[in-house]
Amino acid sequence: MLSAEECLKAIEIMGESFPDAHSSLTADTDFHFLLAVIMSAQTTDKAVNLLTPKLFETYKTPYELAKADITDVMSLIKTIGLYRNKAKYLVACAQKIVSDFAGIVPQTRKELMSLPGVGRKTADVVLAECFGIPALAVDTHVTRVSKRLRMVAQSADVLKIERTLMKKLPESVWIDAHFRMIYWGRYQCTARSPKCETCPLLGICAEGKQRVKTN
DNA sequence: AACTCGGGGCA
DNA sequence: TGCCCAGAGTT
Repeated sequence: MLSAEECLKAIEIMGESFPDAHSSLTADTDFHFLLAVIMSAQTTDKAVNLLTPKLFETYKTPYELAKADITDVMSLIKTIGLYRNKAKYLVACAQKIVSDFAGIVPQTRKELMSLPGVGRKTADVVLAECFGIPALAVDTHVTRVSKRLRMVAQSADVLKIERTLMKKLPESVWIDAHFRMIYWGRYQCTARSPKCETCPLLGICAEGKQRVKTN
């Protein structure tokens, strides 16, 4: 397993390749950003950004979306995957924000996760990106990259990965670490054919060395 | 722990 | 074309 110092070093090296790693979802309000993150599950940010302007213009606040017809929302987002579930989540989410949180997007992980369609990853992204609250969202990219680098145990589940990374990395880099690992996973350490031969992290990557050796 | 939803991205 | 995903909820 990589030491805390090696983990931080890896994050810094990722930052040299992707200094501007950030969420590519666009939204004008906390509420709209939350909707965008919910919709982005198992789908590309690009696909989400294509349809959010119309959606956000139609439903400006939780109060308006709470009264919406599900089928209307479905038709507005049907170009992305899982759109039937997501349309239900979006409306139910708006209804709960109105009924339980006075129309304001809550700012704690527990409260965010109580919203329909909001799991741990979505909650952490909203905390970090929307409110600037330190959080380290673990998605499949972060899972793959941190396991290949041996930042976490191979057997670790999402919760264990989050806790291990938060313990090893200083709070000040949690948000950057999340987005750098996402970029790393998307462009360098891809799922099917990682670019190990040209990887700046090859020197400290157990799996990378193994892959280079066997190829 | 396994299953479902579903169009997108990539081989 | 076919296969695997930039998750969350349910059972």
